[in-house]
Amino acid sequence: MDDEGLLEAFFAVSRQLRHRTREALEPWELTPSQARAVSVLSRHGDLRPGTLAEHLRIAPRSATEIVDDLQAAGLAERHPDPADRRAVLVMLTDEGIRISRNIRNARQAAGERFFAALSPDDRAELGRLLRRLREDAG
Amino acid sequence: MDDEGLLEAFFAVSRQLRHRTREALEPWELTPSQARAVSVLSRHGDLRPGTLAEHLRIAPRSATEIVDDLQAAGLAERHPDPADRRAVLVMLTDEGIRISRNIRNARQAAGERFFAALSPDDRAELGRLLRRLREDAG
DNA sequence: CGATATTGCTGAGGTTACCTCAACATGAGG
DNA sequence: CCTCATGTTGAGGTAACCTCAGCAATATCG
Repeated sequence: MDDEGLLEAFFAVSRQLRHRTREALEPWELTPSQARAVSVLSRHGDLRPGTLAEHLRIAPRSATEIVDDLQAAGLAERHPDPADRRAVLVMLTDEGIRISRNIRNARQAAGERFFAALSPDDRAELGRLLRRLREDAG
Repeated sequence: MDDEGLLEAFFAVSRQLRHRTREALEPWELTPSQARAVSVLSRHGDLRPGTLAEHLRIAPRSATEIVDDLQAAGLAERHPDPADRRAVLVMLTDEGIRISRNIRNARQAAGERFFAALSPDDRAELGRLLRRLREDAG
């Protein structure tokens, strides 16, 4: 397979994956990127929007948007950062904390289902390749 | 790495890849999906929009849009299908044919640059894994 | 042959997930 | 206190899809 084929395959699989993830998150009416943000917040605790953006590898402005969504869904809140009055801290609400575990499980299950086409060894291999691409080609 | 990590990594790499591809296509002012369509047309010859959609693995309606773009760029034309008057045939213009090779090269180069972080063996491995995901998990 | 179902395409309108650019407030250093 | 950097957000834009409904033409079946 040449590199153009690799390109095609990557796009195709990516689209499928997004579809599956969305389906898995339907019960909570969350989009994949909202779920990713909840996941990051539950792992790292309170974060500034800018830091959240870094973790998600998106532009700061895009994090604002996701925080808006989460806030509208009652899963997160904005509070002033006591250490810097320019800044804001995003924190999960009780509700957000409560369902973050469920979301995590659902995402994990969707991932498992999707990647079940691969053997455990192949999955590990894929993880290795992706990590390398993310680091070296980023 | 668990499957949630695989999910994250996939999304992150996918975003990077799209960025790179877009950059590589800038000289022609084509988006990645337009380039993909040109590529399919140059490989398969004239196609109906619906068939093009199948090749691109998107909804028929979305192919209409891409053909619109290609037509506006002077790279493709719509002609009535002599075999079925409901249908339309999309064909590349001379200009479209002329630059399809350049586009192919640019895409290939972008792919090579991106995937250069991996050894040839790793690339082959990645191709194998992606193909399996596309087939079994699709 | 005529009614009905099917097929092929596209208009209208929506969504997700980003982006840049510029404004604004606050903080930090000379 | 003046300037520069930092943190956030409003405004507005884009690509790449989607569904739903409608129209035209063809296929089918009694």
